[in-house]
Amino acid sequence: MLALEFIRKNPDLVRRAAELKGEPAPVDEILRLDAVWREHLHTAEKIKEEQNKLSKEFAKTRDEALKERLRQMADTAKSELSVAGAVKRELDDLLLRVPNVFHESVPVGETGADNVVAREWGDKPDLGFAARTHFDLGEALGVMDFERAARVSGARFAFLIGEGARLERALVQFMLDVHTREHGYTEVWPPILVNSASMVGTANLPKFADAAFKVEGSDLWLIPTAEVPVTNLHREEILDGDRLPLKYVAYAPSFRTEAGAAGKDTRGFIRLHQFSKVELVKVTSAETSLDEFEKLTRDAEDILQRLGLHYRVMSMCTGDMGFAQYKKYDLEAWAPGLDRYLEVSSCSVFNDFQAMRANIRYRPERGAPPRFAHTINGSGLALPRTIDAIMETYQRSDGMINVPDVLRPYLGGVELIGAGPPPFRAPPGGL
RNA sequence: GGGGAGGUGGCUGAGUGGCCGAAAGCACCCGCCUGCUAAGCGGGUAGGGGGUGUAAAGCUCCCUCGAGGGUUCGAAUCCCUCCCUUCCCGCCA
Repeated sequence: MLALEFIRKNPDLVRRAAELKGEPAPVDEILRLDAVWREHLHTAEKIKEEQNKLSKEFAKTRDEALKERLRQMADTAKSELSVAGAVKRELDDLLLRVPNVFHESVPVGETGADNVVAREWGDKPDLGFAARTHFDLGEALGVMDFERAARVSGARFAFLIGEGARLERALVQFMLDVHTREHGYTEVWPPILVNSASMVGTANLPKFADAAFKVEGSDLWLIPTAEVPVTNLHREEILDGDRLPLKYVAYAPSFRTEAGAAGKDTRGFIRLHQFSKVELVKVTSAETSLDEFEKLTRDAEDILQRLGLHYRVMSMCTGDMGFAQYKKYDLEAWAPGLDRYLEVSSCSVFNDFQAMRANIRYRPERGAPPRFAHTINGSGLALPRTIDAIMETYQRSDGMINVPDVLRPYLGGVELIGAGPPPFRAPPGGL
């Protein structure tokens, strides 16, 4: 969230940022409630001040007339405070609905078409034959199964089978190893269910409740990303400044309702209700956050480079970057079969927007007052689309798939997917 | 799920109605002392918010002892609800 004081002092800036992000921002209502809240609070505090003084006097004198007056003062103070509290709750709720401002380097624009290519790596591969899609290849090889997944769970679910499942596991191990051993991240295995306060902390609530799955009958949500539990790891804490930046990497499944995405990317292993992701999270200071953000993005890119996948880095425009982000890059890997780029990572810096919600602070030095931390996160990487890009990039004309060199040790030396016997036969007559 | 104990500052922990935003210890900071180090001596160190300052500082007030209510002139302390931790029993991968 933005600080109330910041909105008081920069209402026009906040309004303009929201407008460029295409988000509503109840700035006027906030300023109005702020004035009302402070008025009642001030009244209540003045009464309390007097009451506290007289109450001490009463302790000595035991004057019954004074007691009666104090009783009335307590009543008045309580009712004023209760009005102030109600207004403040309304105010706080509105504050949670004001979008973050953005960095000056963010391109101004409305849709994905206005995003800017920041850089590219590698080239589109020349396969020498007509590229097939990952779902075509995957089903033919028996390593992906969408029909059975639909029967077991529904649309937007998938089975990975045999070498497909093993490829996913290998990728997770590979990514975790690179990030922990070479990029200096600490591995975290987080809870997959989190409470509402945590969802508010990362700004998934209150605005985006319909994007996540809620557990019936309890205050728990299936995480839409490991960003939620890992960022909230330090909720309500004051960290030592000299411990920053904290760098975490977490593998976890992510769950999304994909509400509003009906009909989009319905085909293939692309937009699922459940998917795996290796997530990078940093908690750092204001001075270092933009630099750490760039480094985190490079850490995610490093995985794509080692896998030998052509990709580009998109600098997201104001209208496409999201409610909470201060700046955001998407990493898009090339998928030759689909003949388009797939978003395999989204890297964002939030400044203190999340930290204020989650109350994550740090002390710059001993004795100094605490300051809100800055949070950063990015996928490093999301599994399904990385698998898609690998399958489509490394496919052979016979429909089998070469395993990228760096993954071979993680697949027990397997160099070619599809060379062995298929995992199982389709039942007679199909499904 | 049932029963017991408990949640106090960066940490340990005392505090059962006003002298308590809080003893003591640890840690840390400043100063003194001191060949060096250690020890010793003195002082300091919670968070949030309002008002007043152009701002910083300062001054001042209010709130906060897990959270929310209640009793009371007055609550860390008494009562209720909830959350969490821990122990015993039950169940269980």
